[in-house]
Amino acid sequence: NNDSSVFFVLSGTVSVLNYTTSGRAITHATLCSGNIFGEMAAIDCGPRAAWVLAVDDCKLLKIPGSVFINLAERNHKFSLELLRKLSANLREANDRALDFFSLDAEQRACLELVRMAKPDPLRPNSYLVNQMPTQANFATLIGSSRETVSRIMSRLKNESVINISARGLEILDKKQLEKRAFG
Amino acid sequence: NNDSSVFFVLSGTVSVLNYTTSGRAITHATLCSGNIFGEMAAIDCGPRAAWVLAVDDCKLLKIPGSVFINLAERNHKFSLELLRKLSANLREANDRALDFFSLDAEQRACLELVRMAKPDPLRPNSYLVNQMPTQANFATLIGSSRETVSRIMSRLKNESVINISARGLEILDKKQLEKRAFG
DNA sequence: AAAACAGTGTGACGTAGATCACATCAGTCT
DNA sequence: AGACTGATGTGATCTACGTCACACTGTTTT
Repeated sequence: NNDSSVFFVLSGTVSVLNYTTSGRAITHATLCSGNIFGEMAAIDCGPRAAWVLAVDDCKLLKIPGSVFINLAERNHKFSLELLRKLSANLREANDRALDFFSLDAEQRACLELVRMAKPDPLRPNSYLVNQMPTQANFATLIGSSRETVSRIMSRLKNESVINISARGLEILDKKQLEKRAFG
Repeated sequence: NNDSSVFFVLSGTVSVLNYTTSGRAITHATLCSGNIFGEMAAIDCGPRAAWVLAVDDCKLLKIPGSVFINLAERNHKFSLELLRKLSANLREANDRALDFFSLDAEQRACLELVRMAKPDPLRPNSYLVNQMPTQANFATLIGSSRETVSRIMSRLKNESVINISARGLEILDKKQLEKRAFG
């Protein structure tokens, strides 16, 4: 744990999360291939502040912290890129913190769905979440409980905002979803 | 607002905060002299994500974003220092997010008090918060309401954990305060 | 096919804490 | 002194949501 390696996700997906004292999980980020994690510990030599779980089969590249820092010191482009990345992460973290205060569970759920939505390759003007996590995992994304997520999804289904099919979660009414996410 | 200047706090103190749609404020950070803000927008050219309020009389140095970025590109030490700062901010933001989930209002209040506490220059082994904000402002720090803060403070006073005097907020029993902040 | 298990739906219940609505105090302005 | 303002203390309500409990489904294991 005194190791300050940085990891590069070559393939697969990992989740960065924490556990509360009562055992509930809070997911900070989900990283797919091309992203890195562990850079904070390398930069400030601080302790590891989160857990990282492999969501599926992953290939990771482990880079010693010192090598990483050297790279940042030598290479302007690299360090600037790194700054941009950290900056983006920080922005996101602050946004999330704000969301937790201003929005209720349904609003956060709708917001998260909107974020996860990708245009449907088959049907134009339609969106879907092809890799919808389980409700329990979704709950950790929005800081809620499995049961609450279940109730919200039921409601959204009843009111024809979303639909669950073999293809994943289809978003029938994106406008409505966005409307529910905010005031 | 399309201006990407970075500001350096020369003297005084500013608060970085956001408002929820319902009008409540959430304070992200309190910056005293020596700190900077606005660097995120300069780095990623993104929009300003927070408001900054002067807590008291301040002197600020305004640095054009381009100058700031140039400095980061040229100067290794500077960019590394910047990385460290962003990294620390990110760490803090994540910690805060986690606190909001795992801890209740009293725990967050106690934690915040412990963070604000400084050793009492007069009495050894004693701590105090010499510039205690109003309860309303304190509430925005811990993401709670003024009334709840009032009730918590009353309780802490009754149970001789803290004491309010002309010198500020005295922490009578730091151990107890820390104990209340966690499990 | 039985059993075991993971994911989900839904009722019942308890509670932290936001909100509303006052009362009580300093200060300070005229 | 009276009036006004800003900071507090404290009761009474109301509600979102976490938790417990259990039923139901589909899938994998033996």
